[in-house]
Amino acid sequence: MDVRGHLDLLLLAVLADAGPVHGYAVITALRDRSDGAFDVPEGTVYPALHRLERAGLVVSRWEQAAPRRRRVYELTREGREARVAKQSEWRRFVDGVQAVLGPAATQVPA
Amino acid sequence: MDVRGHLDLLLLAVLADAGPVHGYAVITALRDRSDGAFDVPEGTVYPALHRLERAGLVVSRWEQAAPRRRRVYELTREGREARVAKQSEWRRFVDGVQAVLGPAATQVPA
DNA sequence: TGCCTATGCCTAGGTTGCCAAGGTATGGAT
DNA sequence: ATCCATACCTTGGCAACCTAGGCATAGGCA
Repeated sequence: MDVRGHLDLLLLAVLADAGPVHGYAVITALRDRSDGAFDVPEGTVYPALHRLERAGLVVSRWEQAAPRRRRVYELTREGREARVAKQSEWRRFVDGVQAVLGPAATQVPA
Repeated sequence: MDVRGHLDLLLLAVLADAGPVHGYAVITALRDRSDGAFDVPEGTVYPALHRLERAGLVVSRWEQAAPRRRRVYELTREGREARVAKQSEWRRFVDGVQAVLGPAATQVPA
């Protein structure tokens, strides 16, 4: 499934919960946490992380000690704030769609 | 708020509930039903309706009797099926995002 | 030893969806 | 007479995303 304009929120959420994480681990985390629903290709995630860094929402550093060279990303303060903001926006978005779909489409989360 | 790749579902849902409807009324219905959240511009909706018609999900006819000339849209059988399918997809999408965001982000609909 | 897979990073290019910005025309209210 | 709401439409562009590649190392296996 594609991420439909909500990729930034997903990335920020993973980075917020998992702490400093490298790109490849973000991909596997998204796949695992979503039970396979979000199998986001590398060509989507890496440019997105670069975008977030240019926007000042994350910072990255190279980790040399690891078994392999890795670029590790971490949220900035702005990134944490953006995460909160985007999550509110997500909530409003879902509410809006639910409202259009009608009460019959409402779900109760498990 | 923009519709983030779920415009077709929203249009199909409005057409399914409201019966034969013209484009401008679709726009006002989306705005009203979503309590103002989805104020979708005409330049988005009209091409989208044409797309749905080319895809065979809706049919249109001109209504001459109305106070003004209007093109009225209606779902086809394929359109109704697509609505059901896209609604399931929407549900899976929401579940996926909620799973990534974590249990703390879960909401109970009103 | 050689090979294959998983890990881990990256970019170029094309497609698509959506929106901004414009245009046209009529009906009703002031 | 003028303005706003209604009602339709298209062109052009941007941003996001994916496809399709390329590069490199580590570890398992034959």
